[in-house]
Amino acid sequence: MTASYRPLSRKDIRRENEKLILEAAEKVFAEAGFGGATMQLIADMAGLPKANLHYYFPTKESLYRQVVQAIFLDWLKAADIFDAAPGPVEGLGAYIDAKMEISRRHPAGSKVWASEVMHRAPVIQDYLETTLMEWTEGRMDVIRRWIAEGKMDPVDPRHLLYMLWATTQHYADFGHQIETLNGGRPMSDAQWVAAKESVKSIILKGIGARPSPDG
Amino acid sequence: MTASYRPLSRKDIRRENEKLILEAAEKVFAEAGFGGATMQLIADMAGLPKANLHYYFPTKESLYRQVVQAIFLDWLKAADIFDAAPGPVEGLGAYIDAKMEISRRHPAGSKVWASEVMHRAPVIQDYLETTLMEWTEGRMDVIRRWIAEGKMDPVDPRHLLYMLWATTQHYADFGHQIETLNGGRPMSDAQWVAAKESVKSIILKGIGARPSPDG
DNA sequence: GTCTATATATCGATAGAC
DNA sequence: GTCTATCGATATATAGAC
Repeated sequence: MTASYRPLSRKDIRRENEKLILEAAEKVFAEAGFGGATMQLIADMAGLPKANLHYYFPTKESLYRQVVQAIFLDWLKAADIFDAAPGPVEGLGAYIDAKMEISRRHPAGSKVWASEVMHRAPVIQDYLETTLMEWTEGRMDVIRRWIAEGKMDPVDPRHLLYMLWATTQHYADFGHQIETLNGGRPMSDAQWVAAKESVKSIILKGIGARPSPDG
Repeated sequence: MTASYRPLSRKDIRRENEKLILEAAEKVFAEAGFGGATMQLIADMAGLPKANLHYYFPTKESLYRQVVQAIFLDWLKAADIFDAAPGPVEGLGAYIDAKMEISRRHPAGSKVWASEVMHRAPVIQDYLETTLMEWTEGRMDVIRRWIAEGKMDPVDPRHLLYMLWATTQHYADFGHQIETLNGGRPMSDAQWVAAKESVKSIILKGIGARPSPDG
């Protein structure tokens, strides 16, 4: 493999350092909360002097805001699968799988979001009122359509969505409790498979989801 | 009504002030997290000078620990209903009702617990490893017995418990998000009834719970 | 048991040399 | 773009008069 040794441009340096800082910040904010996190700890974890953080992100809050925004966008993307599906078995099943996988691979992000919402969303309230509201209304329409088409029981679509969010995110947000109850060991691959199957099985049966005719 | 005007003893004063402080602390810790909470804010909310907090609770952490302990004991008590029930319809139904009612009446406590667990339980890890572990094992045994008796499908009892916790506590921990998606209005009485019914209906049907013969 | 004043530590943020 | 030194604000915690 031949690599080009073009020196890093200012833009490259900026992008790389911002990435380092954002990754470290997500972990620290998840572990300690906004108030408990310190710029010093984030700097240490990113391997940079504290002053450099303020060079790239003017304030602690602006850094935090970018962390939360990134998480929110990831979640919205993971839900595209919802609309294209022919029915609840495929749509909700794939959505549960996708959200469980985020909880497994990206637990810190889920925790930062949970903490932000628990504290009454001081930084991203505007996202709740606009993007999340519109997304939720759209997905409730999809569920209502499935109900009208006889593909599932007439459940309240709002509380079904809450149950999906709660159940899948629980494996990230309460991962430490789950690990403790698992004898102090992280969930194994097989246990994650069992968790996904349990969640999908109970919820899909609970809403009377019927497989699509051409499934 | 005749009241006895015995002057308050030192013990009475202590009990009353500790109660004032603990109630204020629970709210402040829930709203701001441990790191974001300040002794000054707790003192203001309790109507006492800040120095008095340190008279009753030597450190911020000792005050926080008592808040978390109180919540944990409340939750354990709310689950007594589990064992006496003849089957999952009565037992899990009543447990869901009880936990939803706690989420409604006592949301701050649920948030403090969630925050503590999300931050890897720095203060109450011993409770997770002893009391919660034993409680969980006992309740899984109950569920296994119901399965053996043919009263419900052979679901994984551990993931069923996680689903119960996640779904019910979501209405407290993410109450702000739910309120925002409800047009900025808190859930009405009727909406709480609908939420409880949705959760019970989906989960009980999802695990194939069959009513007891003499129910 | 109460309260004002203050000690001590630490945080976010910045100045300024390199 | 980097880094040391430091400012100013604010936090926990305590001392000591009442």
